[in-house]
Amino acid sequence: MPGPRAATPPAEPRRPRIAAAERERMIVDAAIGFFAEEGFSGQTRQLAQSIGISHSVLYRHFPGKEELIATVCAEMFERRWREEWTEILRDPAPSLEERLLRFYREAGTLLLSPEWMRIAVMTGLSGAAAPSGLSSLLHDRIIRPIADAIQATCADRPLPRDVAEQRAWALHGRVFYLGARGAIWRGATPRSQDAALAAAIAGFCRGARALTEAEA
Amino acid sequence: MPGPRAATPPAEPRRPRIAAAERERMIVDAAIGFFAEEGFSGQTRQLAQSIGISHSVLYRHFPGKEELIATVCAEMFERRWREEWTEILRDPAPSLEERLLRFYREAGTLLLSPEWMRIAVMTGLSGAAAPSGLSSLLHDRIIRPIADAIQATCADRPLPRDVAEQRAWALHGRVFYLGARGAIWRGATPRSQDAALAAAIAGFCRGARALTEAEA
DNA sequence: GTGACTATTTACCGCTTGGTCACAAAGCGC
DNA sequence: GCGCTTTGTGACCAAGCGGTAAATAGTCAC
Repeated sequence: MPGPRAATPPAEPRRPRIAAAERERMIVDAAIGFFAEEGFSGQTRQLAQSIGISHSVLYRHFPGKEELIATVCAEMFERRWREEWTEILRDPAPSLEERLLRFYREAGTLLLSPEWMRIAVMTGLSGAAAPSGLSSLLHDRIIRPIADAIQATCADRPLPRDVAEQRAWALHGRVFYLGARGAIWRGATPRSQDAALAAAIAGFCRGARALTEAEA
Repeated sequence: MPGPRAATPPAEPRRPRIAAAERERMIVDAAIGFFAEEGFSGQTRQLAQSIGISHSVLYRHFPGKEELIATVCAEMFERRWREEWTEILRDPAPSLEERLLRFYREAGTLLLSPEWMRIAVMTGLSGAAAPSGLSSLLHDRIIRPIADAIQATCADRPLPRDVAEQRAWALHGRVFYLGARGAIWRGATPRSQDAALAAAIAGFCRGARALTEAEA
């Protein structure tokens, strides 16, 4: 008859006690790297081991794996976004090309990081893009402002809204794929990502201009 | 003492017997749709159920899940590629823009299909891009021929190899992202994918031309 | 110091899941 | 009809895995 669970003497030395908030930060930070590498089907035990805690600690701080993943996504798609990045696009002073370059240089530290790209793609594949905040980040803080900027620069020949957004998507796709080659497929990246970024933006601006002129 | 396994009378009606080769085709075809939707961590039992067979049939035809996935990848990245698609790029007659458009219109039936895109991305995330044949498909049959075509069209001002390839990647990224928005993130796709494709290629060609001229 | 609180751990539960096995039935040559 | 081969099936296995419970031990207020 298996009575109450046996009181077991500790075999391993205890880890230091850490305040809940701090521990949660440690977990989220580690989980980002872990899930980015292993995919969302990575095991919680392995994640715990990589932090150096027993895996039940995870469940004291998060109700379940799903909520932990949701927290990771919120961190990536909401908390880590800096609103001043979007402001760069709204600043009317420099040329469109320069604004775009500055925007992607700054925001690229997040958007083009392997962790962000991989988790963004996983979120899409898992079908949870909309609830994760990724869709609204992309649309409200990136595509729409870029489309606004595009429209503003050719005020003399008004550009339809959907065309402007489509061009914004085209540029973003180009930039995204730039990072994805390295982050997703681990292929050889261009020697200088910054130069490639500049080339992509320059090519985009020239192309858009030529296309608009050709239409006239 | 639990002797040899009990002989159990059949409860369900037997499925019809099917020749091994045909069954394997059924499995691979179903597995493509299944893994594309569920990810490589989808369960073999569920796959079997979707085909309407018991899951041990899978293991009669494939040594294990891994080999089944490898077969799926080979099907997508090797067997389904039509060499004539690459030939379109090599045909020197039409303009570069027209060749590119024809190429992506034809090859897009494979490359831009949700199954292909999702499995290509999963393969990348899983770290198996190179062994799966995806890398060589992309480089040998798409990027390199496109770069060749780009170089050939500006023969008067020779373009360095790496710049040509970089431009090819840029175009491909743009086209890829076009499909990815719908296939990976299930976002709203442009009303006409074909029009968007044409616009992407036109924008690319104009941009590349303007960029080359600006350099001079 | 003492008691309350809470972070941490070990052990465990139950379901899932890739994979195997022994056997049954369908086809086929004769 | 009779074996032989091939195809299909359900039961089973063992490890993996998300999640829980009971107990232990730092830490802090007093």
